[in-house]
Amino acid sequence: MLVSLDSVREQLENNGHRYTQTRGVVIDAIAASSHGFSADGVYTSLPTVGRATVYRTIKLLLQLGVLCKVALQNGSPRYSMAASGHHHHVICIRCGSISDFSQCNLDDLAPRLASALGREPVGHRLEVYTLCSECEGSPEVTLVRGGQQHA
Amino acid sequence: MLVSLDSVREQLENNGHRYTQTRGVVIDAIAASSHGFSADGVYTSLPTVGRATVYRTIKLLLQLGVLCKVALQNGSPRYSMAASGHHHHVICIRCGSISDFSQCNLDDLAPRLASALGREPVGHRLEVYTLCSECEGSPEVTLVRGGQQHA
DNA sequence: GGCGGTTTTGATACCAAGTATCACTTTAGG
DNA sequence: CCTAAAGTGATACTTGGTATCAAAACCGCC
Repeated sequence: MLVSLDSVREQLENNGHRYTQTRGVVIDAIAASSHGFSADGVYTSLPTVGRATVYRTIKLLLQLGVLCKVALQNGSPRYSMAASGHHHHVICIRCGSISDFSQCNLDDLAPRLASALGREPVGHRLEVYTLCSECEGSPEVTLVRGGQQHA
Repeated sequence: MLVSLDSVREQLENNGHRYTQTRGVVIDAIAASSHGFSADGVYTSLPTVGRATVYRTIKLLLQLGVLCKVALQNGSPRYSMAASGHHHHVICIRCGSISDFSQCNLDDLAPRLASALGREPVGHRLEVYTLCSECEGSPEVTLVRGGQQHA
């Protein structure tokens, strides 16, 4: 687990939210599959937590910048724990696992966009699709709907 | 109107599809708002055409490469006529109008991604959000749900 | 530990975007 | 003009997510 649960708690509490038992359960589940999960996957994996609460918690964590929302190649939404700072996502087209990249030579993307457009971009979205190393060799089509990867 | 309707017809017929009366109606509507429209907007503007047909036609045109599907900043989907060749989209955060860019200095994006990732990307998605020149001065918030821009 | 105000929760209903089904209509071509 | 194939429309369904609202949990205070 790459993300400190305590820091998530701090994020919540520093912004006037409570770290409730229910949120703890949701956040644990999220942290356990931090490299790409679906809201519905979290919901179905947590029979004690209501659907609305799962979606509300995810929305809250998005607003706090704890999570990123990304799109698989087919457009279906996934979430992942956010790296700090500006970054983008590489998404496996087979298993949906998400990794970040930021320290690559795309650092000057934003200014180049600005000069290409003649106006300041207020935001952008860049997602790269590839086959992850684990999926590269495997012949099976294992794209999941639930949001878990690789068992 | 920037897109030849005849070429759309050719695209369809060269791929074993018919250019029916109904498709003609849908394609006319699309061509008339080619810089960003929603499926539902097309549907509600065409009382003679069924919902399923509108979505099916859009899907077909996507498959043929006649249309692109893009996401507004809030994630809601929009379509636009596709420029030929590899390109990306600039989307106004207020009115949702979509323009293309390709001949900018991002041409080397793909190879740079490849070397940054250590593996070949099989695709990517880049969308840039900005305020279009028409929206820049206007104080009104006019973000539409229907998909039309600027009257 | 109990009280009370605020926040959170869960059930439910709803919305948006899109797909599946299937009987019916168009269409192309002989 | 007839027929098979393609396309259409109504409807129901699915996925992803939000609104509502009463009930429950939470937190500070006494």
